[in-house]
Amino acid sequence: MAQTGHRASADAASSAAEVGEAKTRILLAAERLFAEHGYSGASLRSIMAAAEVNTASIHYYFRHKEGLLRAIFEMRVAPMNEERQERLAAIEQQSGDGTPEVDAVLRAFIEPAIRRTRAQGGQAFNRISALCSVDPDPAVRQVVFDSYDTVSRHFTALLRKACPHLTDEEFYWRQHCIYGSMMYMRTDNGRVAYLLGDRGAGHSDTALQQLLVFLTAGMKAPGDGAVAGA
Amino acid sequence: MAQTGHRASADAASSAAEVGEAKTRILLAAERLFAEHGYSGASLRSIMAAAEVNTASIHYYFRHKEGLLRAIFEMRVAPMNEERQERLAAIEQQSGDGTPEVDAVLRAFIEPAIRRTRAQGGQAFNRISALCSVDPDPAVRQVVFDSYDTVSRHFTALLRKACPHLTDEEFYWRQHCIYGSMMYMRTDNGRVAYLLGDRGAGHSDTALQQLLVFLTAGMKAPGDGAVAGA
DNA sequence: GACTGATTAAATCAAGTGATTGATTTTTTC
DNA sequence: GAAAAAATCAATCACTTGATTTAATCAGTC
Repeated sequence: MAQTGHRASADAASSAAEVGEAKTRILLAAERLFAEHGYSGASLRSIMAAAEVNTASIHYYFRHKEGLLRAIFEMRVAPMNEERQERLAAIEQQSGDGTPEVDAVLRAFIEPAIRRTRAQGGQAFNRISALCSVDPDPAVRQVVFDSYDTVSRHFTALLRKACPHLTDEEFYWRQHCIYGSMMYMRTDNGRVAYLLGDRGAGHSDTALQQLLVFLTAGMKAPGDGAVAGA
Repeated sequence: MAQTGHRASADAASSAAEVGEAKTRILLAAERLFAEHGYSGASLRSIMAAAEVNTASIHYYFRHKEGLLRAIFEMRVAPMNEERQERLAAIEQQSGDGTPEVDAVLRAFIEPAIRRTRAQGGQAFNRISALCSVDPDPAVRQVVFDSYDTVSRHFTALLRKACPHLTDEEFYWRQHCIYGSMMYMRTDNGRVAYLLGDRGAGHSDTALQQLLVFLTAGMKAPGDGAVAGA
């Protein structure tokens, strides 16, 4: 009776049903393992084992491995995109034809992402997102791309309007810094922590706060004014 | 006669000898393929094929795949570390007990890396370094770590001295931004370029320049002063 | 109580992985 | 020019990968 394992109808199924059906179990297990070992590093077999389902189930529900990844992204990104869009739209409306505030735009884009770190599975997905955004496999990056593209363009456009002091080229490179900073913070495998000793432990609001301060200052820094046409 | 291929003693060997011996050929081919497909994404077979050597050669010269990666890092990082150390030491000596300039410290650390993008194979290695620094496999990250650790600690210590206005926690998180920005810029798979259209084409000094401006402003931004003990 | 469509199970495929072997060739050294 | 060392070769090992196939099971409905 105390045995877990096959014939999962009474015991295992009940505790599993709390989490969800097989499909949900797969999604959650995959999310955890992708976060831990990366997309290519986590095999379907390991995922199936963790989800306690048969090897064929994944192809039944998601067709292929990439479909599984896509499903994870859709599950997590959709609500975040909604929040981002709302906040960006609010800023847009508020600023009208004027130049919006840099830090407001940044916060509208970043906060919804970092905040979700605390949600159930949020930390795992944050890491997946970060890892996949620099994955060497174009197909993987495409998944990230498809998920974020629309809102990212909105964000970029608004941020551009908030930075009239920069040329396009300057703006371009500084955006690298934004994405890089976000990406690195979401990845976090403890390298910086090591270099500094264990003084930087309190992952929480401070991370978001410092990220925003840093990026705002970086974007607000005056440009050469002599680089390109503007 | 015009055939390339096996029995590589006359033709192929001569043109290969210009590049170097088999060992060097392997290193260069591996560097290119690691940069393109990542460490785990590039198989030894594909590397061997590109280097036109036998499958066993790699184990003969480098023992295992990780040994090959290590060799690449040693080949590229050693001279860069030397330059970084010299420049950091120069700043240290110059500033004495006072607080060094933030942008000088940053430049001493970053310029030697970015500059090498233009050198032979530099672009490839830059990408390898960036990818491996966030690789999910701890063994891969360890290679990066071992290569950069000593100098990174030196850099961190000096930068810390240049930022007395920050608490440890603030400094910690802002360092994330530095590494992230560098990492993302060195990775570059064209995501930002797409979002902005093709206006940001001129990869060159502007990248370094904007990176430095951005990071300097970010580090110099005042801290709360109310976060931790300082 | 059989039928139907959805789900799960077990077994297996073809391809690719890093690594190793033992023999052979090439180069060096005396 | 023989002995020793360095380098190269073809063949293969044991294993993992994503994907597929075929058969069994289950619910719900008429």
